[in-house]
Amino acid sequence: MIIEIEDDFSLGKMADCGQCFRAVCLPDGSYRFISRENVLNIREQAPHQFQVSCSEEAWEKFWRDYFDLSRTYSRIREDLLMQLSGEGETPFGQTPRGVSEGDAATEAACRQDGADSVERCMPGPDVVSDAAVRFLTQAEQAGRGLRILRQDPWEMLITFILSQRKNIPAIRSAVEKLAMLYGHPVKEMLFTFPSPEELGRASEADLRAAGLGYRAPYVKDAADKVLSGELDLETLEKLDDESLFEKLMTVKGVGKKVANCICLFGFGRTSRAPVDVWIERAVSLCGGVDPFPAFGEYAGIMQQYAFYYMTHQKV
DNA sequence: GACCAGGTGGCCT
DNA sequence: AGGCCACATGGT
Repeated sequence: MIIEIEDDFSLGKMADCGQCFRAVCLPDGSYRFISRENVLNIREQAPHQFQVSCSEEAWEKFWRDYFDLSRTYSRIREDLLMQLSGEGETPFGQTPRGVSEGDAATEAACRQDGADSVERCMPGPDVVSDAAVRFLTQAEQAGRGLRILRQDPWEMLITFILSQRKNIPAIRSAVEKLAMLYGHPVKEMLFTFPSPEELGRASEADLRAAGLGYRAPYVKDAADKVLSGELDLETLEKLDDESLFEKLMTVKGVGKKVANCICLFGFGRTSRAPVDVWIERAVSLCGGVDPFPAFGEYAGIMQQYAFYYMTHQKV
């Protein structure tokens, strides 16, 4: 079947941007994505034309949502650039200023992790510094084509617990190993990411043997909390961004950065902008002030452009 | 064979 | 509240 996609849609970038770890480019130039029980082969056969291996029903019911196709990223980029050029005086998702200092909505939009002061979101003359404008403009160009994939929350929970102090290739192999050991086959030599029940069968010692190292008890705790119902991933969907973030932080081994990644990549919360070592470098290139929260509802999308830029270009 | 990786929890002031 | 540091393993 052929799908037409006019909007931003770079398979290469999405498969290699550090948000999904199981997508691969096959020898024939097509890409294979896997999520839950679904496997998709997709190839760009002409500009904006994609050949997909699934049925129309599977595309509409699953993959359209997975690729976040209800959002128009070209439009979002325009908005982001407009804010960069200073035309958008009011950052997304924030109420106009000068009303009242302690405005709850503004404060909520500013808080990325509950610890940061409102201070740095309170825009001075320039919400985003000149250095930041230059950097973010470059980043948007480099990252054009990316989308925030709507991945399985459980898989994101475990994957980003695994991710700490690993590079992307190492995360890939760790996830693949878990799938091989505890998932079930969907095709030959291709395994699902293990469900909470499947992964729950592994003891902490088993997980250490699988190479998780000090993260083994963290993964165990996550599986325990999900299996006991203490962490109900379906219910979490209904929570607002901040409550979701706080709830995720109750899992051992889930700190600010990992919780924000789960919010962004597992729950589609595009206001969350995780700060890792790469983004810290980006922040210093921007003059030392984290520019992402100022993008409000789309902070996570701008962050993803910056992350891609940092990990793929020499800056 | 160093060096570093999409960090975090625990301990210390 | 904020600054160190150990932590296990694998890729480059």
